[in-house]
Amino acid sequence: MNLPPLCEAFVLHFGEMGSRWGINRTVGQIYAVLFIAEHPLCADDIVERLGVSRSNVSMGLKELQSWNLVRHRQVQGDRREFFSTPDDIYAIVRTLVEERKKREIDPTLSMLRELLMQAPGTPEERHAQARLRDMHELIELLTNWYADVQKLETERLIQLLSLGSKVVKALELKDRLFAVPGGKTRATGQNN
Amino acid sequence: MNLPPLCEAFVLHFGEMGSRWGINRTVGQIYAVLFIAEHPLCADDIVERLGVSRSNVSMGLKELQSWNLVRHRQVQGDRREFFSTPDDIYAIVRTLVEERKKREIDPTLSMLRELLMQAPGTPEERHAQARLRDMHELIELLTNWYADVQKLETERLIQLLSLGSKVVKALELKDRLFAVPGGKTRATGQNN
DNA sequence: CTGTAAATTCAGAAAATTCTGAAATTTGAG
DNA sequence: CTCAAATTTCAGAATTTTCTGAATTTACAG
Repeated sequence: MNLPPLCEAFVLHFGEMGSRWGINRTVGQIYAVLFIAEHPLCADDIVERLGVSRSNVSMGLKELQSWNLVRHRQVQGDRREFFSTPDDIYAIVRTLVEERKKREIDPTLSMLRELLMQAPGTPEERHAQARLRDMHELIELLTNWYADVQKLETERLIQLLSLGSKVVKALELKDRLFAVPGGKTRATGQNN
Repeated sequence: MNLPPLCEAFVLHFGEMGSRWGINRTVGQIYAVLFIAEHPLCADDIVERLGVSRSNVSMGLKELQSWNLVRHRQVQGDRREFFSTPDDIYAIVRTLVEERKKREIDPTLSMLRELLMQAPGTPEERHAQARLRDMHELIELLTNWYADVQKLETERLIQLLSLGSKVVKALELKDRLFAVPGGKTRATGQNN
């Protein structure tokens, strides 16, 4: 690996983590190299830095592009393609979540819905469906939360996340202020 | 695989998803079988249902136990061990997040902090550090949010998630109500 | 203690994934 | 069109991961 020590340490760790998340180590390393690069890199730059074969880099980049995680650009008067990652790390995370949702969460929700439609033939299946219903409900809660929160501009999103659970107190306060005598107001999805 | 069709479909899908998340397919299937089971199962029950070797099940259960994802129990007058998953799916997700954080996020944060302490030797390293700083900041934001929100009781957590981005509006309202003439109040971590 | 059922370990087999080099294809300048 | 640089493809090699059966260990009833 032909990188300054600091970069190498990051690239190695990132590759390792990638492989724990179902991403091939080399693909993770390619991403890491692009992420910390000062300028867009061409495939041969990556070959040089990681010391893997050209074809491996080609396949890795193809994979990363299919995830929308890297962009390629033509440089005027140069036939090569140059690759880079977005500067905005929030944009990167949004893409990552979006793609994983599309590939993993959505098919899982379909599967769960389909199995929940079936008439259970045995008590065993009936019980399994009850568990699947719990799982479906939880995944829906989380994906709906994400779908909603994902619409916020980054600055707002940061504000919201920074608050953490403090919003609960803020909402309690708000509820108290707007409490209608004779009618309970609760912090639910029905609220404004 | 010796399971009713509905259960088999779920177990297969779950194993498949597991393998996309860095979990061995069979371990995912073992978990799925336990998750939908009506009663705790012993290792041989799992062997029978999945049609894999006894030793494979033994290793898979060990793995799941190291993740705190299954519990085992002795049945009076029976030498075998019986395994199950918690009934509360929220508890399951909390464990899952906790364990992944411990194994993946925490080491990544350490790595980032360590590399950010180093004096950059080249402009290339200096730029890499800037990127690492962004990544560190984002991961801290997310983990702090989780650390905070994770303390809430499940019911409160559900309320919070159900609200989604609506809290932002609620907070704007609150801010407006408490706006001190002559001083701007913003919805940041400094609040409340 | 003895015998037996259950659980674990682990070396090697089997399977799956990743990687490479050679060949084929694409691209664009001249 | 021609040529050469860049890129992609893909069959098989290399590597890694997963799985199994046999041997070992553990646990406990009698």
